[in-house]
Amino acid sequence: MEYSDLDDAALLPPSFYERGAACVARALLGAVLVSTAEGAITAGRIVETEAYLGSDDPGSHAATKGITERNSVMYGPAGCTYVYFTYGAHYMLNVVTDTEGVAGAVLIRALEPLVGQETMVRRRGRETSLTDGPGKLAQALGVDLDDNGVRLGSGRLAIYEGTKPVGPIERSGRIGLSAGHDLQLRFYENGSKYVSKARIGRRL
DNA sequence: CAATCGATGATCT
DNA sequence: GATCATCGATTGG
Repeated sequence: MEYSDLDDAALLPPSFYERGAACVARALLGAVLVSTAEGAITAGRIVETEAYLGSDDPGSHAATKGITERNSVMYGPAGCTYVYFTYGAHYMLNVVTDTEGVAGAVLIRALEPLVGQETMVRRRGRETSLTDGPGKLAQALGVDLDDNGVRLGSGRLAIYEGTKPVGPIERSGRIGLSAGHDLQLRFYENGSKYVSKARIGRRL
């Protein structure tokens, strides 16, 4: 048996993502995100996520009626990545959920570094706080717009079945939104020191 | 510690 | 022209 066979066996199947975003967000805690960008392997255990829904969710990029160039990936098939650039500086990594035609995505907000920490340090330009925030982990894993709309496992990114979360899974409002922050769609592994130190509730 | 602020550019109105 | 699913530096207690 080859290593690639083992990898395929542990790769989360498309059916995993063909559910509601909140369900997938919770289920992704403990899974392992792997990047092979620039020929270097970096990986981490997912410890924090947020779900983004369709037109009913005012905080989602799919809140406005209709498909735009940016949000179109959210309406596409489940198990693809949705990457976008914001604040003039940061890439955000999401995974598309729900069936094709229904908008939904899960933002990966924090990882526990497992592999390639030296590469992460080089990309981040610092020794600490490598992956405890969405912009940080994207930089640490070398994620950019080339990864947008790509099927997980077919490009530079893949997500593998992981361990069960060590601590209890907690739920809270989403961070950094001006709308839809009241929905309890943030999930995190309580007790993990790799969860983002968020400015919680900074807006009303 | 906590609170505040500027950077910086794509996207949408 | 305004907004932004952020981050790091700086300021103040």
